[in-house]
Amino acid sequence: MIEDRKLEVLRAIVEDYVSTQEPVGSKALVERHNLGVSPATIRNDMAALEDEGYIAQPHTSAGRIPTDKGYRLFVDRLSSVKPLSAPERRAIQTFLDGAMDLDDIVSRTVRLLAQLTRQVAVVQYPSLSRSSVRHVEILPLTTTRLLVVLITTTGRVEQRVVETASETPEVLLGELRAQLNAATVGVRLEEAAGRLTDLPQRFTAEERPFVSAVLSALLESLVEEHEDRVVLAGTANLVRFGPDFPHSISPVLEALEEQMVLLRLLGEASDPAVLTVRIGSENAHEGLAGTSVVSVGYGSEGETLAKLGVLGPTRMDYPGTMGAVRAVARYVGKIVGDS
Amino acid sequence: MIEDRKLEVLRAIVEDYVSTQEPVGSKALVERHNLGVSPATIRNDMAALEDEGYIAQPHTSAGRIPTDKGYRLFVDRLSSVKPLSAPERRAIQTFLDGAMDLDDIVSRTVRLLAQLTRQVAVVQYPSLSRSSVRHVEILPLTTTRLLVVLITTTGRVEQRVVETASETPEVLLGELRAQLNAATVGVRLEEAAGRLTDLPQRFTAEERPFVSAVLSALLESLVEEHEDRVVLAGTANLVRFGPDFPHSISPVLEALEEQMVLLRLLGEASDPAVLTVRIGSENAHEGLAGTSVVSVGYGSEGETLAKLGVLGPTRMDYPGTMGAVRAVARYVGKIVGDS
DNA sequence: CGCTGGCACTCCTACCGGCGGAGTGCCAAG
DNA sequence: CTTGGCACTCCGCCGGTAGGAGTGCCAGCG
Repeated sequence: MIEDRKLEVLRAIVEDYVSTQEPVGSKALVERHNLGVSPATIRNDMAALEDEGYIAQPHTSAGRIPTDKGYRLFVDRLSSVKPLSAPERRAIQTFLDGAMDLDDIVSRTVRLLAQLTRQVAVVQYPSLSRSSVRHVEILPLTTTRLLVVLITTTGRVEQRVVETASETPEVLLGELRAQLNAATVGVRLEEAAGRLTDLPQRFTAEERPFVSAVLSALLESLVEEHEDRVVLAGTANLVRFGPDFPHSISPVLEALEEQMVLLRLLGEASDPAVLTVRIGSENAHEGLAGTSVVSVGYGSEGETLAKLGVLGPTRMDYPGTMGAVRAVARYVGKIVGDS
Repeated sequence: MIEDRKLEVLRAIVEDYVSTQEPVGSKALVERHNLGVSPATIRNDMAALEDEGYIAQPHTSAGRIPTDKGYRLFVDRLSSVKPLSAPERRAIQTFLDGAMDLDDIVSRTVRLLAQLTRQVAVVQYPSLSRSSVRHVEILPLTTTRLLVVLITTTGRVEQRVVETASETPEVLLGELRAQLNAATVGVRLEEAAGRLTDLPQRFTAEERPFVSAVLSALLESLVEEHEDRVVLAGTANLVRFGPDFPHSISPVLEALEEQMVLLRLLGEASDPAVLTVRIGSENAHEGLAGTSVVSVGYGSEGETLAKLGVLGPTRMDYPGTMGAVRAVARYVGKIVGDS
């Protein structure tokens, strides 16, 4: 079937281009892959592929390079996720075991991922939603400033500073602390907010302002799982993105400094449980035109706690990168689930 | 005096090289600066400066560029810190005011500094030593895992996870919590450790393991002011460090990902209160050979809480950068002091 | 003794033209 | 539909050249 061969040609082009970083021509193709046909035939197929927008040539009479559309077809239909090698698996294990602290887990993960893929790794802190409230603390910082601290069963600590109009009476503080803990301790974060709705009614009118100020801070802490922290590593790998340098690296660095951009990069996927690949212009962020993002959610027992991923040039090794991302996500999910 | 003029020539070379990024020759020098002598005279001075190691030529019959030693002399004796312009001062003010959260202050500061200097900014979180203990909390996470939380008057929260051999009795936990708070609340962090030395003796022998485990975690939190967090911004500015690209940018990016390196970069100065400049090879970290660091401590009332600084190419605008760093440090010091 | 103009020399950079190679598109034949 | 052939295009490399910037040295002058 001619259609089949055309796809085969596309796959060959992607693979060769990824490994050589140079436009690939018809002759080189037939030599490196044993397609049973002549260069001329390949040329016809290539012309067709170009018409359909899967490949392009940088200039006339040069080899072809895949377009974003070409990569898309490649990852969708022409490639399978490459499982990691045994030594790689072992590396993951030894590198991630021995981390206890949540911070430690995340920081090890991101460095591991960067090292494994030799690209830029991004890891989002596990969402709070899965965990429940361990303790709520309220402390006066200054006369008109309170610190509200939320501690979760995963050992995570969220804090908020609250401004009050006047000094908060010590008694009220104690009472409020007791009430809050009584209402929320042991409750899942997503449900905890609901348990607090009737709280203001248990206080007098003049106490209400304090109560609601503290309450809103606490609710923020509870709800704000989406404004999660994100860490990254491997920015030094950016230099290998290509020889076309300031043109390409600077906007990427800028984008990487924006928490929001990073979060959207990870977050935009429809189903978090499945490995997503966003290729070049699909990222809809100028400056990230030449980069692809491979991301997936991680968590335990089918529930996604957060996401992690890798950012690299569109001309990346998709099967390998996808394999690494998936493997790391699974392993981290297990670890997070245990603790 | 010929010596005076030689220094003048060195200053001119540094200034011209910094602004043009190109080796500067004798003719261009006399044109741009009105030294009252001829190019030939300058050439003699330049030859002398080169013999003394202050300048060098990339290749024969090219202009001169300053050496690290030349920059050193320049910052020590030939330049004065340039005060910021009025609009710049205003920018600092409007940018930093309106930050309340400590996190917010730090993150705004680092971005501001990066923007102002157009280089890479590094800011260390304020040290804890100045503040005192507000509250200590101990919570069981799992049966054999405790979370120890230290909250300070500056609103900072430190946490540690403690493993215990067996389950901790609820009563002991309450007692320990009470004792810890009684002993430390209101005490400065640096003194708090001292108040805890006799604590284990107040418990029975079988309680001791729990007590000392918790205690050591708490002491870590108290003492570990040096392992402070560091944030940075402006890495995109790295691309302007020079056209000699992978050779120069990659090791710098790697260094910047190492917390330890960053901390040492800021920390190595002798007197934290005074503006320090470390030039090129003075940084004693290969990969940072072509970069200089301008850093200074910040804090309130003469006490240094932490440091901040800027990292840029050795060919940076030292007076301007020093001015910006100093101004930002002063302003942040004020803000941190207020809160 | 220091400054100056002149001069020869070096070395880098940019520019140009030619060449080879890789690759293409097209066509006619199998 | 495939294939070999062929002419054409275009890039990248090479070597040589011209120009320019800058230097070092020297002899003369105040």
